[in-house]
Amino acid sequence: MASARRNNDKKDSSQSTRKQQERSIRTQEKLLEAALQAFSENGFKGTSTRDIADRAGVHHPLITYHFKNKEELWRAAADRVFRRFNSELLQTLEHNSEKCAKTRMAAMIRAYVHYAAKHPALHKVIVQEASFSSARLDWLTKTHLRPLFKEAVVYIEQLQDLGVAPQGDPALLFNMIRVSSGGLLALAQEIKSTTNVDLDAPGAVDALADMIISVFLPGDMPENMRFA
Amino acid sequence: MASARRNNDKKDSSQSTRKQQERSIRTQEKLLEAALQAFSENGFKGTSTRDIADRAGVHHPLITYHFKNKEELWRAAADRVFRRFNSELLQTLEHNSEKCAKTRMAAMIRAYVHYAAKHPALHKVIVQEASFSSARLDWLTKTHLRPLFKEAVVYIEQLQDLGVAPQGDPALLFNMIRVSSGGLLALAQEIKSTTNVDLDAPGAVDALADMIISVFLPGDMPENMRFA
DNA sequence: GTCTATATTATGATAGAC
DNA sequence: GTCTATCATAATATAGAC
Repeated sequence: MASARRNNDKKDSSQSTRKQQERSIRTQEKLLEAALQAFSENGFKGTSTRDIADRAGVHHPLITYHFKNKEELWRAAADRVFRRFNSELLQTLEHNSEKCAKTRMAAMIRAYVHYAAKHPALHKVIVQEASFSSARLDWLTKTHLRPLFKEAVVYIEQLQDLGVAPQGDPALLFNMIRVSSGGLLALAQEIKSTTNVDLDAPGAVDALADMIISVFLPGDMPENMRFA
Repeated sequence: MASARRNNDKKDSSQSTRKQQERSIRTQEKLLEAALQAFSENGFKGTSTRDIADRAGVHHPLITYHFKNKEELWRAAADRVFRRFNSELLQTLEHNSEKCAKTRMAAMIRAYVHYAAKHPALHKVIVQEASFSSARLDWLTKTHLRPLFKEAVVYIEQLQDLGVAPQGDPALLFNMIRVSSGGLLALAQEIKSTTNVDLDAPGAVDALADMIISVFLPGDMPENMRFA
């Protein structure tokens, strides 16, 4: 019986190899998903690798096998969300390349709010790491945050020049928009029980996006530039 | 020599008792301060009682002695900041009772921003607990957050009726103001390294307060109500 | 009121069987 | 690629000396 598998060695081994690779990838996916969730809830120190393994439904030594250690797992999990978030934003930018500056920024805010609603961990992992200097925060800042924010601030500046966004330090304004989106959605559960605002309700996320847009982009575009 | 202290038993014992009480209180203060700091940085699970004791410069069994356990220490530490914050807000409210609604709200925002700048833990402990339901979050919500927020939303609503604040769900608007203040200041370190906004610089906190006021309270009070 | 010593459990990481 | 067993360390909490 065992020899039956041995007989067709080559074919069988390549098949089982592929199956193993598929399983390996799925295990990694499950671990990354569970890790992001756990780290966002309890921070790096507060999260045990056993907890992550339990959430993923795998045995904890597999973390060492697939990711070497806790630190590398954190990095891989963070990298994954921020990459996906980035490509989502880029897509939105491309889809709105023909639109006017205000419409384009409004679309970006909408995309951000929707992503943050679906993945509150995006903001939470930052908060978890932002209280003290660490190699993790440095990496996150350099790899994902700074490039993204730098670009965003340029857009804000343009909108201020056009009279669409309120005056003042554009970087400060950007951060206000950012925390009003991601920071607020990270508190969804608390907000529901303190102020009865249910951000899980249908349309609630859009209402938040509308509000952010009306507050932070109150002005109209100059007439000659309303080309969309 | 030892008998010299014994001779004046009553007086000596009452003196040393008071001294001991004073020391006890100072120990508790140090522990509460250290606990708030540690919990805000690493969350409840991520904080060890040894870490707290080390920060406070006391031996860790003293936590059990003074606060029974980690959970009670958390509660005492959280209760302390939120009580102080509350009385600070009440004071601001009293000092501005004669002013018009917009001026009063502006003063409240300024007070909040300054408090959050000095005590970023105020917002951080909420974020740390808000990701999952816990007895701690329930207690925090019921004891401090809900009463405070409920009152705040009423003020916002009035300002919306007066045309000073933007339209939309007042509770949502309140939460936007809240995260733009406390949530943004909790990220001060990250913001400094991502967007070069140094909120520790002199005047920076006032600039933030001004910006929040101009964005969230853009309208003027009706002429007949500008009594201040 | 404070300290040392310790019981008990949880954690990160690894070794080695399968 | 996965599992069990295990080691060293660190955690919460307590007991008992001072």
